[in-house]
Amino acid sequence: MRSQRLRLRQLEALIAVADHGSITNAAAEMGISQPAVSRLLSDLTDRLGFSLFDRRKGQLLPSQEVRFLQPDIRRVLELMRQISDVSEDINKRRAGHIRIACLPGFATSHLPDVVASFLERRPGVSMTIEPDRPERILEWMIGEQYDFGVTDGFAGHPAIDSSNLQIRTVCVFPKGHRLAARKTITPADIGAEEIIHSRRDSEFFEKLHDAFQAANVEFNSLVEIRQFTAACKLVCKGAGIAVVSELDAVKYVSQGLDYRPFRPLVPHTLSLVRPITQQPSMVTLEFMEHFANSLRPFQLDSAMRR
Amino acid sequence: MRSQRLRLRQLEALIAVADHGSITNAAAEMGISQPAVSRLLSDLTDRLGFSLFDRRKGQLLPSQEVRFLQPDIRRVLELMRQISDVSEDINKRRAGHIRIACLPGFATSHLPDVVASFLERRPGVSMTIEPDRPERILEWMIGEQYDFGVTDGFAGHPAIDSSNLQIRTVCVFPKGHRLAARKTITPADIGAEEIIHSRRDSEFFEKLHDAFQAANVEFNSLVEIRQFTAACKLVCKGAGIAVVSELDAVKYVSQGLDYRPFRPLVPHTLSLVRPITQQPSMVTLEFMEHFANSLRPFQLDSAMRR
DNA sequence: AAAAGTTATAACACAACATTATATATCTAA
DNA sequence: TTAGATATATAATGTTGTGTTATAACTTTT
Repeated sequence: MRSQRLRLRQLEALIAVADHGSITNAAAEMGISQPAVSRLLSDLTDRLGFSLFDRRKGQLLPSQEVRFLQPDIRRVLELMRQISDVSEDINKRRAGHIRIACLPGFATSHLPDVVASFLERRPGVSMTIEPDRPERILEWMIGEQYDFGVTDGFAGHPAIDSSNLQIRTVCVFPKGHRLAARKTITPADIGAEEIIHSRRDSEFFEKLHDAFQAANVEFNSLVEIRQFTAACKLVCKGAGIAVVSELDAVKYVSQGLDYRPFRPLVPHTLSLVRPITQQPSMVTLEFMEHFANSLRPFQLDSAMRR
Repeated sequence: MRSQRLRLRQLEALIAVADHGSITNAAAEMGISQPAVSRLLSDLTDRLGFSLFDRRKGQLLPSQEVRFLQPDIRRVLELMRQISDVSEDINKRRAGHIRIACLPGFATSHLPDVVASFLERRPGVSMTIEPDRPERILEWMIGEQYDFGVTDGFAGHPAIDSSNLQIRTVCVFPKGHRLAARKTITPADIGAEEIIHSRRDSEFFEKLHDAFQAANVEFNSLVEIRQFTAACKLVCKGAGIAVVSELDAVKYVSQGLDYRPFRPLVPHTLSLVRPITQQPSMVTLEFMEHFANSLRPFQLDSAMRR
């Protein structure tokens, strides 16, 4: 006559009675009728095969056997509640995990601000941030090791969904430099300067170099370096000048950097990428939007709108 | 339209599908029909509010949200199984906890053997053994801090259920002692010896002393000590002789002790006690029986039967 | 012994969970 | 692309779990 499966409701009733000393109180606590609890307990007794409570002066005290099982039972009920709560948080986009791959420059400059403001209102959300070279970022997207990536000059790949953003670029120089007198800066203005620039095989360098050629100005290379942030640091120290994304430039104003728009327009192309096959979690989608918004003030087309 | 409570069956279905890649396989694994699983999942989706699986080339892969919840869900299912298993063990008297209070002498001599043989076939059973003075043992029984106690000369108490056992006593002496020549030993035989004995205020000492007086033999006291085991140790070293329970005497035969029955019969009264109000667990009852059986060969009346 | 309170049982309603039968969607391969 | 195979969803229906109210039986208190 023993019921087949151990049921959660039975365990809930058991704990309620153990905690409140009588079936009547437990029923009130659970918000159901007394006979309902009575039956749950008698079913559970049949199922477990030993008596659950000893009656002593009108109080129901858990038997030794129940006391032995109680910790595990409470853990189950607690976990069920937790699963329920967390799924609620997931719906409110307040819980989840996001795995982000990005260029090293981003990991130290723009991303931390965006991540911090995102996490601030989402206590249950955690992240993995992995900075690495662009080729590796693409591998990770293809392998679905990460949910979201930030890279530059992305050429396209069948397994990767991407959106490209054109970021405004500026010419950066130390504060008080003679270039500060100009409103915009052209190749002709900096022909005399020594330039810190990105890798020669990069898309951005090529476009920049073309602009100099078109203006018939010699490109005076001083340092070739991968990251815009590192270039800014060097410029701060007075090593030379550079043309970098405004995104990076603004972070160094407080460290003695100044900048002016560069003409002609030579935008820096940022690519937001994600695995195309995998459905992103809702919180990831929300983060991607949050991130894209954070870049909007620095986008080329936004300057035209405003 | 969302169902009220998070159901265990829904979580089982979720994990089964996650583990087997399709609803059909999961249903086979769970031993139910495919539409049943299909419905469990659609109910769960309504309940949780986010999609559970992404379909990719015919495989159902858990969504990011589900992956995030999976560890907790698995823990719940595992715990439920464990509760079921443990309750099964409890029924077979293979799981539980027994709290035992006993005299210090017992904790080091007889009890370990009994406990070891009891636990050997009951892998899930654990014990607490607390050796202390008789008065403290009684306090613990009254306060229901312990399930079972072994003491001596217990006078009775309304909150304590007890059974008294008469244990045979023997006269112990070092191997090769002149007393070894006798078949039984009387007060007259040991009037010349120095005696190691239990406390003067103990019931046993009183009975022993009476026997000497009745035989008109002087009681030649050397050492007064609480425990029979300690007395045996001293006798081994040749310090003197003693009259102790046969239970303790047998443990020291391998350490150079020899013994003969003592006449007149002066049994040592052992009391097995337990809290009267509290229903003992089934495994405790079984242990109490096991323990009582272990004493039977040393009981006075058993000698008469055989 | 009566009163008050607690628990068990009975009869019944509804939701959860299972079934089978069948329609629809998806994948694989010609 | 279609055809066939496979997987999933939906519908109709039965069984079991979970709740109800009414009431009997039992405990504890007075």
